Amino acid sequence: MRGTARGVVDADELAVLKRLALDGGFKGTHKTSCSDLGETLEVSTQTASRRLQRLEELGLIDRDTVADGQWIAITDDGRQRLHAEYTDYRRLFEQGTRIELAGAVESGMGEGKHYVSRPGYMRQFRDRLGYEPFPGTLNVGLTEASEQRRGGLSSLDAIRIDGFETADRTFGPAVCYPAQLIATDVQYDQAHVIEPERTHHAADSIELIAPDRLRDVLALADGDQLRVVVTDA
Amino acid sequence: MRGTARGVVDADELAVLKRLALDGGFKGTHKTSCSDLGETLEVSTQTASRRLQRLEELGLIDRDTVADGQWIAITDDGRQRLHAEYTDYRRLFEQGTRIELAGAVESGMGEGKHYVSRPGYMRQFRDRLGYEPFPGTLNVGLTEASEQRRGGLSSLDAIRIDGFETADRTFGPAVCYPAQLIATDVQYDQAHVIEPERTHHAADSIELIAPDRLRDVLALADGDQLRVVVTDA
DNA sequence: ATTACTAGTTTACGAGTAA
DNA sequence: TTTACTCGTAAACTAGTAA
Repeated sequence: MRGTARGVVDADELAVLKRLALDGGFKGTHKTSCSDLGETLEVSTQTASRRLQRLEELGLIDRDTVADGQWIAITDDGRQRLHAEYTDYRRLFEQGTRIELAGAVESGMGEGKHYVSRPGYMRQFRDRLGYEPFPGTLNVGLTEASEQRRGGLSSLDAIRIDGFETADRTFGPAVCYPAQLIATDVQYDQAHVIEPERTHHAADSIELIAPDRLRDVLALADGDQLRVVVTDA
Repeated sequence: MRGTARGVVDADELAVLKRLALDGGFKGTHKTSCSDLGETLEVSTQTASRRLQRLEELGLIDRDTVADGQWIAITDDGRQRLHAEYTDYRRLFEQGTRIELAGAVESGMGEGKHYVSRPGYMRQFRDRLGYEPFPGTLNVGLTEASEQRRGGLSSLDAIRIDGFETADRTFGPAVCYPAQLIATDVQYDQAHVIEPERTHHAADSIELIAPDRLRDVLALADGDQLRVVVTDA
């Protein structure tokens, strides 16, 4: 027998419901077809058709099939089911502490690139942050109030980057904090604040790393305002 | 053939990953067993076992099986996959009820004061907004992207302010939306966006009212950047 | 207890096709 | 073009069992 109880939406069907919602059926009605849907979900039109039928049976969507497709509206039950899922994910990602810093983009002194691109660090970034950062840092000069708040970073759980030695010199350990960046009209979720581990001087700026060149993806120039939401690792 | 491509987590597996995360594997490591997991997921222990194996193959979890169960930790890839899901659901539930506009403070033409201070409006502000606004409005010129989003305001629940007539003339109805204002380092929660009810022209700026003179409490001058988070009433 | 293999069964899939 | 049926097949399931 199948595991899920009768009348309960299974994971595949829920994924379809989410897709429909994202594509516009969340508020109001939205036109699609089984072949369209099958393509985005990477299943056959037959499967798409069957899943829509089942979502309708479960009372999660209302349908109006016409000659060239169908109009779909998500019911209150459907919205409720999606909201339950939303709540689960919020529990995962919103429970930690968050510290909001504000400041202006400033030109770094080029050191960032030198350090970040060292293989000894790069390897750890890939393993512990989940990506290889763009070889360079974005420097943000903090406002006075943010300078105060910056001290709170040490209370967050950090991702530790170990120091190492080369023939020439020693590279010290560092710590990273997950950060969400909010520019005027764009938002970016995959960045990290990075700072030397044992330094509490010069707290008037922070350095950011990310898989992308932040100046490009956020369309930033020197002096642009940026809000940085730092969270627990 | 099955629909999903090799190497891609399917909906069932993702549901297991979420379950593991919620049960404690999200930060650090967490002990469970196939029978435990099978029970909460309403599948057999065999299926639970297989799904865990597959999540491990996909690199989404690390496992350490011991005599009486197994220790599970979600990998960075796993967290990333969950975060992608979280982002989807946020788009569904935070977009509709929350519209973020950005712009720069601009000098109004003094009309705001004239209208807002009319007793016929003031009485309603006190009753329906819970305060008597400062007699004047703060005008915010929107960025291009925010002009686009501004249209979404009409999908929010508004507070209606009725029109009325005096001996001289007619004052039309208006609508208000609760708004949170975010200046560089100060935040203000008690403001409202106000606009004439039946006007969809000139969407390049918004007007704000609040119990206080916003230019004072937020230390704003013409041209200063301001973020306006508009929510449902 | 566990995990996970093998075997047999059920379910879900895509192809073909009718309306 | 659509949606949704039937049908043969492949995948995923549960039961039984070994380690």
